[in-house]
Amino acid sequence: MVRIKDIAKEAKVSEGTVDRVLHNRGGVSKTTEARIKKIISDKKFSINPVASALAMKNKYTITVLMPEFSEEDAFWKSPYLGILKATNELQNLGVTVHIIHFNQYKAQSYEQASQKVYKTNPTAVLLVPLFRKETNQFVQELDKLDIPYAFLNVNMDGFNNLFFIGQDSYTAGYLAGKLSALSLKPQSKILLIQTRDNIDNNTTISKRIEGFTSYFKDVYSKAPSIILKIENLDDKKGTEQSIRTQLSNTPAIEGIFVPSSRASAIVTSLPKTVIEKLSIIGFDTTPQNTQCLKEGTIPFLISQKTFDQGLEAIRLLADYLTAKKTPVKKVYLPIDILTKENLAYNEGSQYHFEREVSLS
Amino acid sequence: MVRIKDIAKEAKVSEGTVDRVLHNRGGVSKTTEARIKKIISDKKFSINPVASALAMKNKYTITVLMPEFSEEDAFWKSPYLGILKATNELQNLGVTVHIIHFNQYKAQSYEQASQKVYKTNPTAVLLVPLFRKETNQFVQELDKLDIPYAFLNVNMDGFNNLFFIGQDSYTAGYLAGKLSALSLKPQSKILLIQTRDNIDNNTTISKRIEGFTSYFKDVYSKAPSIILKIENLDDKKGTEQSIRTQLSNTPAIEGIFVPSSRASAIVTSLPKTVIEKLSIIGFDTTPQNTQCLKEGTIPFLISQKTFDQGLEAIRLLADYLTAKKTPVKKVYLPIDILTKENLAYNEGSQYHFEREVSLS
DNA sequence: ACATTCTTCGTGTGCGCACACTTTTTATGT
DNA sequence: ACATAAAAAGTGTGCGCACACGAAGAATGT
Repeated sequence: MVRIKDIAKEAKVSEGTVDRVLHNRGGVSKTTEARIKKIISDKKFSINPVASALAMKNKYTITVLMPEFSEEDAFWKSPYLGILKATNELQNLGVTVHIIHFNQYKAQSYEQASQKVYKTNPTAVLLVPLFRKETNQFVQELDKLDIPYAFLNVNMDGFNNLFFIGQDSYTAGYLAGKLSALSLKPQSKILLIQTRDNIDNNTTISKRIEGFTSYFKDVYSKAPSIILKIENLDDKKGTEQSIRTQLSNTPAIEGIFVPSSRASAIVTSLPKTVIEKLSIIGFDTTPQNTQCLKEGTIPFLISQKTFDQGLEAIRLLADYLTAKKTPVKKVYLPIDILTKENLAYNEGSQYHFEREVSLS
Repeated sequence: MVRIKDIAKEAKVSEGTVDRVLHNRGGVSKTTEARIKKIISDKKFSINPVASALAMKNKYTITVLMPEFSEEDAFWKSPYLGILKATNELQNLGVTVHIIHFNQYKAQSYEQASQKVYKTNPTAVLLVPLFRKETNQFVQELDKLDIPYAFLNVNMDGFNNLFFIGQDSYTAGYLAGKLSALSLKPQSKILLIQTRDNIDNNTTISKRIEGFTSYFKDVYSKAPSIILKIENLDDKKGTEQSIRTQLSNTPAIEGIFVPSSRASAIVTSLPKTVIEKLSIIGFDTTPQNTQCLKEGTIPFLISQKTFDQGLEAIRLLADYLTAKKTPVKKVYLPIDILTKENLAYNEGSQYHFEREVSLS
């Protein structure tokens, strides 16, 4: 192990001088700086993050800007837990994490929350960029202040973000197409459920749809699906009505594709006798969805591994801050296929962590 | 943050005394020990692993006993890389990792390697217990020396191991049954390939077979499969011969289940025209298997996530040693379903790590 | 009564680094 | 030539913990 002391002795300077070049503090003549830098790279020295963390005591602050969650709308709970786990791991390494929530349906809430970020004096920011215009503004300020930032779960191109971590939605949709086709006859039709908020601003969902239809184009050279627009999935009566109409219009429909995380809403809107004849494919392991998986009303779910998204995002940012490790630009986590059988094992790490924190 | 100093002040003793009870060094009267312990749990104090690591400088040594690997037989490369990644993470935390390889087909090699373990003076041991008798002997000595140990990938009951990390083979087999059934007609038959070394000592494979047949019993109330014993899968001519005979004897066979990691050997033994009509399900992402997945000759593979097994195993052991966090007895990693579409993303973390280490 | 051993506890140093403070060296102005 | 400022480099302290060492008191033996 090479220490600062060793570098200093070799360069015939004091440890303080080596420290100055390591942190670009200035006040070192060009000649000695060059000499020290050469020795550092020759000896492959790198700062011992453990000793560094001990000496600095909370130098780094990561602030997270993400949607809030509730019992009924629990999608963002899972990344939150992942972030919490990473926070626990890193608290001794001098990394503090602040979390600021916003209402995912209101751009104004997002904007207000983003203003609170500054008050935490962040060294780096992790955010879910749900609104383009507001993100643009926020991120410009971050760029100006030289605060690095990364995108979680939702990607948005054209920014100077350190990385994006999430899923390749197109491929996930493509895979959903394959899974649908698997349990259906070639001539079957599939109903694609679109809700209002899918249509414009949510790129994740539109890319899933794109991938889904591409699969059928690639394999069967045809569009497989009939698109049904449903305004409000929480209105069970209306939902049932719409779907029943569609089913009687087109008897060839044997499957339903739900590109959002609300597949369970379809299941609970329809009577069992109808559901039994349909193969429903959806996304994400919300409690309601996993319940359907267990009951057998949904054969497959595709998971985004949002717990790991949160966990890894913070780990990567911390690595970047403490050890100057630059991550890859796009971190795509596995596209998990969940069934009744493998469900229990897929959420293992989140489950264990939840137990752990609830005990204390 | 609570420090030893704070505990000491509260208990009106010196830091040294607190240190003694923290490490069970003895030499503390029962009354003060109880008092200190109470304060520790009241204030929820736990040792700062960062400061601890700095002060101790390589106190912990984890020795790994695992099979060697080669280009052709690369199964154990992936857990090896996972272990390496964990080693990199932990080197500054005072944890050193030694790896000792053995020939997985020779009990004697295993025994010899296990003897070498002692020379590394391990604080904890991670091993792949492939041979029962030899494991029994080895582990008895570890128990005597009070060295904790954990099992990787292969489980063996009846021992005092800290934990087992791997896959629930029964459920993985069960899921394989479901996936097979999915692409087959109900009346189809499936060929189950058994090789010699599957038969007796390999519990992983026999449990997979058990789960597989259970699925068909549960759903169709019948045994689905015809068992074919093949001595040597590397003998392509012989393999082809055996399978062809079986196929003409039982034309209803439309699928092949390979409970080992050698599914690709079946694919390469048979001509394309034969393969096309068969649905082959296998395990593990060896380079040969993933190649078949990409080509489309195998529709599904079930992954054990061996990279994560190695990575998590070392992390858990290190957590146990440095922070006294006792892990759960059985750590089951996700049972991943791999297809052509999601393959690329499933091996992401291993891929990135491999690139990283090859650059330096 | 005193020496000896054992039990119980306090003290001091260093791990590698960050950073404030101080000192020495060099450049600049008159 | 000298004073002064600016640049360059050295010194010291503390982060929280582990562990060796030593000190004080109690128990035991002669």
